[in-house]
Amino acid sequence: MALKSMRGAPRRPTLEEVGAVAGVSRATVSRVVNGSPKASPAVRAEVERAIARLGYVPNRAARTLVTRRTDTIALVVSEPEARVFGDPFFAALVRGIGAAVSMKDLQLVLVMAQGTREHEKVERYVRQGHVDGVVLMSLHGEDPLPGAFVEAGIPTVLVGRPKGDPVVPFVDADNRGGARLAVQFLIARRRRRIATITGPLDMCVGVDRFEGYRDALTAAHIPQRKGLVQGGDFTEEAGHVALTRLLEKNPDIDGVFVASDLMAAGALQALRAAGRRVPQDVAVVGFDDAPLARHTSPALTTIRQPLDEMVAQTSEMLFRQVAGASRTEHVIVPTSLIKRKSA
Amino acid sequence: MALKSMRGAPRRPTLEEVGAVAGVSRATVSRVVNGSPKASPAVRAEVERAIARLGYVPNRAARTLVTRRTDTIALVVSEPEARVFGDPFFAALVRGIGAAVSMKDLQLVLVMAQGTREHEKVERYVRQGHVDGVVLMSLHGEDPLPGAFVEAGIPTVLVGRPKGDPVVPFVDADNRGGARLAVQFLIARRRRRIATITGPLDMCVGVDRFEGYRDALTAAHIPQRKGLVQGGDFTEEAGHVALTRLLEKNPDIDGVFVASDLMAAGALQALRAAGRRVPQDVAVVGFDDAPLARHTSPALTTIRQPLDEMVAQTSEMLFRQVAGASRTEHVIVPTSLIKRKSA
DNA sequence: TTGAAAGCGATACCAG
DNA sequence: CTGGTATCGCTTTCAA
Repeated sequence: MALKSMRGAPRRPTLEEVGAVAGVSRATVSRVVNGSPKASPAVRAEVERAIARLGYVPNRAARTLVTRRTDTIALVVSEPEARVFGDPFFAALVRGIGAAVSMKDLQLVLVMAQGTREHEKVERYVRQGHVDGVVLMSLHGEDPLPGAFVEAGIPTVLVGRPKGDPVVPFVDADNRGGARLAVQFLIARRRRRIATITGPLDMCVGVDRFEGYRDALTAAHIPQRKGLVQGGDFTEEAGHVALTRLLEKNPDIDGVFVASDLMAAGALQALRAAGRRVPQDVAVVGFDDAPLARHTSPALTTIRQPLDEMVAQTSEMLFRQVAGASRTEHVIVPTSLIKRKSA
Repeated sequence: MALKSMRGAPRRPTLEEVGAVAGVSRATVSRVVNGSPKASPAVRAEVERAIARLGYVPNRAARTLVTRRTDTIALVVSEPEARVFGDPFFAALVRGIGAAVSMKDLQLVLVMAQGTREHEKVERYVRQGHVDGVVLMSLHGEDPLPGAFVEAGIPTVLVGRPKGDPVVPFVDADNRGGARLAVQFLIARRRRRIATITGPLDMCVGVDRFEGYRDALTAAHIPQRKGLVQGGDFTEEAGHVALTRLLEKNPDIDGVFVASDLMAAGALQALRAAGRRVPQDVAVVGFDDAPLARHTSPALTTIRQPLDEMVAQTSEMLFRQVAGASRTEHVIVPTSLIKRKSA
């Protein structure tokens, strides 16, 4: 008895206790807490007073145990923090999904899952039932996480097509088409020695944008040279490094398609450092239409992905699954060219 | 009956079911799941086989209901995503706290809490018992969140001193002392028209660093001019803008103390754009010793905050509270000057 | 070492 | 409209 309140919080009140104070049963209190229509105004008022007085807050665990819902959604990111926290695409996605989730009165939590160890922890976390659904983004290689989630029956949506067979619904931009658009534009601008800085090739988005680049060259009968291709990891720094290398090997390039705006920003800096004028000497096209594309100098010509739509689709697919409907589906949203000054 | 499995996941196995398969009671299964020493090897093996066969995963809600622990920690950030996702300080903190939490076999989740609405949702989320403890960072103004958490008996630690009376344990760097160090250094370098770009003044870190600036000027009997002070919000862009303004009003400044490295990077760009040489014309000192401080040109002289130690202290204070020990304490870690090229 | 049984706090069904 | 009560799945005495 005396031991009970020895340390820690002074045990929070329960439905039963609220009921005692309000002079009703725990069932009735539950009803008013959940806004059930069957509860007389008088009783409701009384109960609400008791709730306020006791500072009652429903116990999630107990509620979840019976309802089987947690009212929280996880956004799982398979990526080192350093990268995540630099990329405007992530920021926009977090904001968008967060808003959508909030509208449904759910809570969004971000979960980082890098190395194998973390992956396992996250898998456990999700399977144990901490959340009602998962949005997974930035998948590298053939990640087992999505498979594990569907198998466990957890509503899951991927942002970005996964490598391999997509067993999970996903939303992605038309990366290949967008890249093609970018390079076609460069070609139309009379560029012939067009290089590219790719994204990580262990990610579908990386290879798709690279393929688009090749498509366009092939269609225009421009021979491809291996030296015109440099890999990057979507960071600004990688863009800088890659472009510098490109210039060393090919002093004569006159156009570059960079697989992300952030990398393009880095590339632009490298170009300036090398004394090349953009777009006169080298035309540059990025990808994402990130906010920063407007603020580079010169402003970046880029491929826009309709983020709002991607967010909307993702949320909708997730909520549908959470609501019970289940079917693997994919959505590819179109991309478009945004002309600014760099090309 | 038939309805039960109509849709959704095919109900996950329970302890009871695992017990049935293994031919033991649910109590025994619970013991092996929790690695209790009292379980004969033979039985243990049998149970483990059953667990594997059924793909059993403990139900968190049920477990939490009785143990009163969730094994998860929340890192709550009161900030728009856009800002969070750009700041290297956040990234480092997330990584650090994440690692510490992981060592204790807990799971870290990030929760964004901007506007009032979100604040309320986060408060509910935490009070309902979704997590065992909270690390709160980037508090603006007099945020009610920390108070609400302690009142609810949730173990909480703040990163960064809050404004007002600190009722919650916090860890912070010696911001004022660090700023003083920075400005003293500028003065020692014979700079006399020293400007500053401050952080948000609704945050303690913002005013502390500003006070340090004033301390140093006062001590050196250098008169302070209002026009030498520009506010920023810790973003790179703000740094750029602020420095540009500073230059307009005071073409003759010869030194700048910038309250964060990210802003300093922006300031450096503005300086270059204005044709000022750093450090010859204008010396610059930043704050944070973020990774990028090494890569600006010129490399940034800055004030280092011992992030590792801050992370260690934060985690330790949190775990102590979670373990039951409770007492409000504060830790201020020392800062130091890192000399590079910008001053 | 193992099993039976008593909760943990909330929901929801069934009477009244 | 309200109260009694069976569950939800797990941990944890208490006996055997």
